[in-house]
Amino acid sequence: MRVGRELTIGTLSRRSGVNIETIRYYERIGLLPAPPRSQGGHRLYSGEHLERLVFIRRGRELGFTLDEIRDLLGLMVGKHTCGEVQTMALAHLDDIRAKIADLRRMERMLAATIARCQGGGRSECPILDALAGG
Amino acid sequence: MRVGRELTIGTLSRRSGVNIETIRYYERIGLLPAPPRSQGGHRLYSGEHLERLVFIRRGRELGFTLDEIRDLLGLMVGKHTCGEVQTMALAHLDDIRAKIADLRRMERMLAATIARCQGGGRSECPILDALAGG
DNA sequence: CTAGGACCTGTAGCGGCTACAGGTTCAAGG
DNA sequence: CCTTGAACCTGTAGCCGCTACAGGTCCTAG
Repeated sequence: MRVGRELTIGTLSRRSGVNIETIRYYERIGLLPAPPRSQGGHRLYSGEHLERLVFIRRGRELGFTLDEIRDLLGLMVGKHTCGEVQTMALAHLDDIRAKIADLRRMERMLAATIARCQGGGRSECPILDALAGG
Repeated sequence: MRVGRELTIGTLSRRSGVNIETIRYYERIGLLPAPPRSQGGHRLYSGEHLERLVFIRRGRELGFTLDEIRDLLGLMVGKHTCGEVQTMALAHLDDIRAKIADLRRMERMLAATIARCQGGGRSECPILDALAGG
């Protein structure tokens, strides 16, 4: 890895914060372009690969699926309409909010059930009862 | 399905609200005991199967994993300690709350990014910039 | 007796990785 | 120059919790 601007997969992994296996996986599914290779067959990445990979990682952190990220990357390359991007992002925001609502419902139900447990110290368990019974 | 108390898998599915394929999957992974069969090989379920399946479904609705549900079912059968059940439920509640916190973070970041988009109507897209750049 | 719905088994696929096994290459130290 | 051993390679299988087939058999109402 002497020098030049080329990065080995290990270096790319460290700089991008994306696991090596995951990088190869992204290549396999066509999300990250296959880089040139050394004579021995090792992958040699450029700064553009790094940028793209960071883009993917940030997208994942925001909860976009890989397919959505693929679309976003497509919009980056062509002349994007900002409106398209915004539409995708808003749809995704709705998804996230729906998931939050689901989890909050779970949280409420579970907390309520557990609370009943603390009230009475009897032998029957209200948590199991709630799951089994009514 | 003439009568008796035995349920075919279709009936069990309707009454439990669990998909037929999923019921067979639960049997395969040992979560729901294999029922007796008709002469022709069709599964014939009892009311206890139905109860157990409803228990599983409720557990899933509360976000427990199948392994956690397996444990809870184990606690139902033996002489359970209510404390054990409560401990599991509380741990699970923590998980749910952590997931909610994650999603809220995503929601905030995404909403903030989208908001910047609405402010300025220029050609560059702040959403893509945020993913790519800094 | 026939039609067609309900059931059967077995296998493969989803998303997004992760974890091997069993090999090759690279770069630094002696 | 040679050896070590870390880093890399390919390919495959596993994780979770289902879901969706394909290609059959069974059951029951008319």
